[in-house]
Amino acid sequence: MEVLLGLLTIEPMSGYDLGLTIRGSVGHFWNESYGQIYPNLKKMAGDGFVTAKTERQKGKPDRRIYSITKKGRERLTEWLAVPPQAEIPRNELLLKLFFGEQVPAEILIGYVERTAEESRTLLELLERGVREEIDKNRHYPGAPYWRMAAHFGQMEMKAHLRWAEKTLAELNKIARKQRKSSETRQEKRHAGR
Amino acid sequence: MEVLLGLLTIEPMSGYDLGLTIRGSVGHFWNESYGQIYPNLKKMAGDGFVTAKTERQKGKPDRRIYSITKKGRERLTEWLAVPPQAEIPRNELLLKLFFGEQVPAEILIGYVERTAEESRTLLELLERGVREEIDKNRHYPGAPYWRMAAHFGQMEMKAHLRWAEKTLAELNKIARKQRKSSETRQEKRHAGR
DNA sequence: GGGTGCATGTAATGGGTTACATGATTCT
DNA sequence: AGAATCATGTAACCCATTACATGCACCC
Repeated sequence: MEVLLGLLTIEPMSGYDLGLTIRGSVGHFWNESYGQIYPNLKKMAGDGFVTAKTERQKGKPDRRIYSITKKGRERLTEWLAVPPQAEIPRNELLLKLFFGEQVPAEILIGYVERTAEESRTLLELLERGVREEIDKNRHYPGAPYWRMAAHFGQMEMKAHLRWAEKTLAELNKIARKQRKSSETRQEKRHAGR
Repeated sequence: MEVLLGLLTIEPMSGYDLGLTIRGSVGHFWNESYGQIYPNLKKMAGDGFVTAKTERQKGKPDRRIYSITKKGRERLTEWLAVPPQAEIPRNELLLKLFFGEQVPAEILIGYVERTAEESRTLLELLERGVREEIDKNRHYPGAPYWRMAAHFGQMEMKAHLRWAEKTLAELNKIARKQRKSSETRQEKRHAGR
């Protein structure tokens, strides 16, 4: 809803462009699907927060270009003045790790390694993004804020990586123990025959 | 859904207890409301994942105590074997910061300070929790995994705190600039009279 | 007397994703 | 020939929170 207004302050865009822009900018901490974008744009046009004009293209389908209105800007600043409420995040990795006792440690090791890799790629992407994307329009007054948001992601990813390292060490210790105890079980079975 | 199964492996509980236990353990990374818990328990009883027996109490309402079945345990380990998929988190603070240009920096400073405070209290809570709650049942085989999950939260909160410090410094710089430019605007207005 | 805790449950409501439909062009 | 990109939109569906209903007991 308000993401759309916010992005339209940068420049008028179509719903399709908004989807792409979201993925390429705020996508790391805020996502909207097209099933959300198009109906919301329509609704906001009805409320007078945005205006739309259709642009013909050859070969390609028509585009509906949306622009934010004065009323829309007011709506945006109103929303910005409301203190953000901390959302309850849902972390499936942590939940599965929490019940990890029920499952061989090797499985958990795979999970942690995978998320570490994801953190690493996202970290690189953010670092590159800050340099390229944001430095490109360094003149834009919003750039410092973009950097702050990106910086948040960088610090978080670094924390995840450090955690993953520590956790992998612990999990490997457990996995070694599990292998050993399964070996002795096998020996006992051998001896029992 | 599966949180309930997981917690029921520790001990049989009522829906009400499950709600309390969730808040006190996995609540930092996974929440379920009662509007979710009660219907799910009923559904899982129908699927044979749990069994229920009613316990009378004097003065207080009856309790329905749920126990996990063998089928339920199988279901849980199956679920644990499915790699967790990274969810798209929604961070309202970052979104508002991203569009921060539209609003005086003082407002953003308040937001960041508030979240820093929240991080600090959660960090303390986690550190205490690890010492007390988890050390209390140190004998329980799940304890190491609980510690890993809690550790994740600790490292993340520390990262948030470091980020908040840096960001507050930057925001204060911007706020000072804004105050200065509003002063000069006032002076000009004076001079113009 | 009124608030709080215990305890279970349902219904309304809202938010969001996924899937589908359409149709031309361009790339492989 | 078939897949992918551009572009908009709707409908079905799922999941989750909130609000409401009930009722006893205990504490201030």
